[in-house]
Amino acid sequence: MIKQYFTDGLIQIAIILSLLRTDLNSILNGNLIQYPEVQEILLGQTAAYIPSNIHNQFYSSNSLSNFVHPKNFDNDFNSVLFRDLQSLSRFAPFENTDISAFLVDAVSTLPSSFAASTPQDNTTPNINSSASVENNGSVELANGVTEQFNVTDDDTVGATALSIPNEVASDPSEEDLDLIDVLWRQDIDLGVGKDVFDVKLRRELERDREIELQKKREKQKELEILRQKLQDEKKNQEQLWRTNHFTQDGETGEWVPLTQDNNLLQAPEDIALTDVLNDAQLSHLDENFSLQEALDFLNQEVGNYSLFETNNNSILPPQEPVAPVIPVPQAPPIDTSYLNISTQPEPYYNQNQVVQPQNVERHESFEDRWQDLVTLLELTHESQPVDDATSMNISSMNISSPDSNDSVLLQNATLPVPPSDINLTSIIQTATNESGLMPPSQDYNASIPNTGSLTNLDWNTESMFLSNLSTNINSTEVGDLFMADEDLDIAFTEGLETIRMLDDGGSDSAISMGSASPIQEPNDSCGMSPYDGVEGATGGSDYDSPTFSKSSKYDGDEYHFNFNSYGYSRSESSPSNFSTSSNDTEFSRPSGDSQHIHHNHTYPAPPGMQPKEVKKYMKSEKPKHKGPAPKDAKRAAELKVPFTVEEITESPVEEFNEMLTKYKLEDAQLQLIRDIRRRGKNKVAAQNCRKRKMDLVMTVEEELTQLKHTRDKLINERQMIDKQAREMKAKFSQMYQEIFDSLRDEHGHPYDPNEYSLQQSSDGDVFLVPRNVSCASGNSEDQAKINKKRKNHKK
DNA sequence: ATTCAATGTCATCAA
DNA sequence: GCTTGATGACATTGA
Repeated sequence: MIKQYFTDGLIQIAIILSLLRTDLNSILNGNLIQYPEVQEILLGQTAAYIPSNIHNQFYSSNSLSNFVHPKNFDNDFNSVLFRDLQSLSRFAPFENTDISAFLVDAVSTLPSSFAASTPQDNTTPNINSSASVENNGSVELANGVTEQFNVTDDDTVGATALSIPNEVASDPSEEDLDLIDVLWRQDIDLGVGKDVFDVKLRRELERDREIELQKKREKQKELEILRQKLQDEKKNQEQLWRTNHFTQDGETGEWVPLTQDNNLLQAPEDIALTDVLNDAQLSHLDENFSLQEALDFLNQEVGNYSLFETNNNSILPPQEPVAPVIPVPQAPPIDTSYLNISTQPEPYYNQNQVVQPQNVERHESFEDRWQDLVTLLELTHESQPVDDATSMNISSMNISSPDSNDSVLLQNATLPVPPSDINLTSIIQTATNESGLMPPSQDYNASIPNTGSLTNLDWNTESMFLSNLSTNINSTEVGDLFMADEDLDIAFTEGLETIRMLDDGGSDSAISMGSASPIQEPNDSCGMSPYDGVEGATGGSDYDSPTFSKSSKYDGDEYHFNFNSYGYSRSESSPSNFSTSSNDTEFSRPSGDSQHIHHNHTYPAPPGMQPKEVKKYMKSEKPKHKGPAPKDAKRAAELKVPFTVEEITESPVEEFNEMLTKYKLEDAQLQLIRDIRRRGKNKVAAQNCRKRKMDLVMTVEEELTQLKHTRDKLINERQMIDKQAREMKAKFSQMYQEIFDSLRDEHGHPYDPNEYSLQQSSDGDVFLVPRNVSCASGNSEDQAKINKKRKNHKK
């Protein structure tokens, strides 16, 4: 009698198990089970109750604080923005949840200890407060093969326990074993391995998997190191070749070819393209990314360039008349034998087992290169309509192809996607539309070892999406495209505010604007140090106003100065470097050409400068002569000062003092000389100061723009995640209801949902727990009230 | 005549 | 104490 009773119970449990294990995909349409919480509920690996993993992971201060620009000059200012951004992460997808069954505060010790308890172990302590498990107090489902119960005398007290450990506690009959086997086979047919039911076995498998993963990680690290070495070698070869075939102009920094062989020369754009391609190859050796794919990609993306592959794998735009550019040596063909290092895809990769965290490093370099390419091509795809989802999608797919290891898109292409899965394309499109580009994503499922037993979880769909949330933050370079007008206004307003703040900042704002900024400037002129004009220029600055050259309207004076430039040329050793044509050459040159020449003679135009502004700067080719500098010259002449203004101004202290001692000067003369010197110095200082301020303003505005863009993206992504969370909750409710409705007590009556609830531990065990004690913590009185019921399943 | 951007100058502080 | 650089404030200049 009892045996029959337990057999029935076992059947019911197994059926419920089957329901739980196999129906999820269809019930959830496959798209909701990708959340870690759901995963862990299903797999029972870790605590499923950790709230909102997603947001902790992607919206925590880690990701955002890492984004803080090191060049940040005003923490308060940006902290406001960051608070604003971070506030977006404060949403809880499970608030006001009406599902009480799945979010059990599971104590990890519960399943094992409980399941391992012997039938005699009636004194097993209450381990799980929420589940209020008593050995004979509740029904444990799953993870078991054999029955282990402890029947109390009174069934009305609900004293039936179904604890099913993997250790055989009692001898099952042949009949039972057959039944169990049948059920197993059923589950295995449905994709459930035996290990699912065996805690020990499962943990052993997990351990094995961890060890395996560890090995793979180490292997990957070695590969990464090797790749880095090869990159360095490549650079060295490049440099060596360059130095062998070219000589660098010490003054301009330009590379001048030693030979007239023009075939060796290549436009800078070509170099950049080649670089990008080489880098793409280099960065993704193990992803079967061929050069042809890169070419295809570039051909699709770059309409302006008709690319073809040359013998040495370089890319040239032959059909376009290349603008006269300063030749830049092309790197020799690099030994690409290393490309064979791992042309095979990593086994784990396609198996969706794990993705190494080292992707981050690799993806940075490629992302930089990619952004270089984007900048180089002037973001041609930015001109595409934002709402052109199809084209953008294609674009992003293409873009991601060179980076298949990092790109989830390509990876997804190899993965089984549940037929009724989440709308992948919509996510892709959305994410693409968000970013314009699909940046290489750090795969997310590295932390989620797939047991591979239950479902073909298409984790990457979600990880792609979620990882984009984080990585996009670092690739907001294309942000302006998607910025709403109102945000632009806001940005502008706040930019003005920033300026005001800067002005109010006092003299403490003397912040080096050097090349510390990782932000890629659209124009390299801003990438240089603002002091470059002072330290490295050879004169000819736009600011060299008092040149007193022939063109000067003060030329009529009797003064001709040897020191024609005292603008930015502080180096007294090269006074003859002054060139009135410097301005001409600089300003008449197309601005784009200066990109490859990190040698700026000019007062750099702000990167975002409009043509009108450039024109303004160009207008000032002829230095204006404002202020009393000529007056100084006149007055110096009147006082018969034996020095020129520029001699006075430019000379270093020692020389200046020597000058003064050489001549016997009157006090008036000395005073004038000192004034001239002070004014001259201060004039340059003021120029530098203004230049720095302008740079600072521009930088801040760019940062602001990027932050705005990031904020917008986060808002959109939050909305999407909210929506998905709502959908998931609804699905859970539905699933819960179905399961609960299918349960019957020993009398065949359904359970009252007001009195009972389903709860699941982290180990996957499902408990039917009376509600009134479900929240009690070890209260023996409450525990006594627990009605142990068996689950019946009539479906 | 007015406005505005660019530039120069002065005063002040800090190194 | 002097020099120099930085910078806010104001003045000047020219379009």
